[in-house]
Amino acid sequence: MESRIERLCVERGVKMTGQRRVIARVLSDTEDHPDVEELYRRATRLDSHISIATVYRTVRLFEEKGILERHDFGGTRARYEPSEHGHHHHLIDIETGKVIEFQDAEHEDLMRVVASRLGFELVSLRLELFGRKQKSAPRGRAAPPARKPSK
Amino acid sequence: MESRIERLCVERGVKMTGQRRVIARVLSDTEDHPDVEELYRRATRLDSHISIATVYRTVRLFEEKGILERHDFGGTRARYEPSEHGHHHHLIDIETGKVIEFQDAEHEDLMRVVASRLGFELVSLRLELFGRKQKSAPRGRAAPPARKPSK
DNA sequence: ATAGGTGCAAAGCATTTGCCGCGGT
DNA sequence: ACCGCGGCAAATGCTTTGCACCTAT
Repeated sequence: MESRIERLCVERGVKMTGQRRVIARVLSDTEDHPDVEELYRRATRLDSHISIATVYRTVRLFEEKGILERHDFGGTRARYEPSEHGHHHHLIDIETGKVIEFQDAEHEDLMRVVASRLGFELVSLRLELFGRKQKSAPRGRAAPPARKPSK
Repeated sequence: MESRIERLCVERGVKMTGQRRVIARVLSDTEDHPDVEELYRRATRLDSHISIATVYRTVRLFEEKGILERHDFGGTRARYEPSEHGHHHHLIDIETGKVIEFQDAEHEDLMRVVASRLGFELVSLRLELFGRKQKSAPRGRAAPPARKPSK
């Protein structure tokens, strides 16, 4: 069945192929912010005949078409999410690397004013918070996910 | 004479060498946000016996010591600035790559609240605006579009 | 004296690309 | 049929590192 992202691709005149369909499906099912490596892993799970070069090319194409957004959360590789999640910002858990999304309606307007005051027209902005979980209410400590220290 | 950054290094127990002194001086004179390549260029102008590997190592060391801040303004290489410029954010001119600094006092407090509401303790944040110069030039001398695509 | 810094070239990593056979429209 | 796509491996671009020498403390 045609995935959400695949529909978007067709609308925007992207030629669909087997590999792109698989990647589109993976992305449609995505709730997080995977990097290319992870997308590749998920894609090959559905169809093992996909090379990582294709994932790179596709992710790039989708980004140009405005279907995907690329982020750089301070780690070493770029991470992606479907654009259709609406405008929001990110809070990155510095211990686990997990990303939480949040919105702040007035923020953008405020920044538009700031930019304007400096003589600029605001085109886009990046707002990211880095924090760690509050230890205030220590409940059943679930095992903290191991995570390479970013380096 | 001992440069501002060199003094900082000594305070923080960084062993000073000829190369580090040169790099410290370059950084002390820095008003912009150069990348390693550019720092290397400036450093070798003062003393041609510095290798780019040393610049990379030094910049890394200084960052760990809190003397330098590393930024990634969307380009391909990391860019640096002395920490002692105080807290501020950046507006990047998407046509020229030039970076303008601005402050927004209440912003951080606001973000602390946002983080807290999500159950996180705010450690740091990144706020970057991307914009282009306003063309609505009031009268005569409208500055012609700059075309230098770098820093 | 000696722990640590430096230069050089090679290695590492994420990402891109050349070549060329193959597949979608 | 035709143009673009995908696989593979080689190339790239930034950054790190191994090794052998050198220097600040």
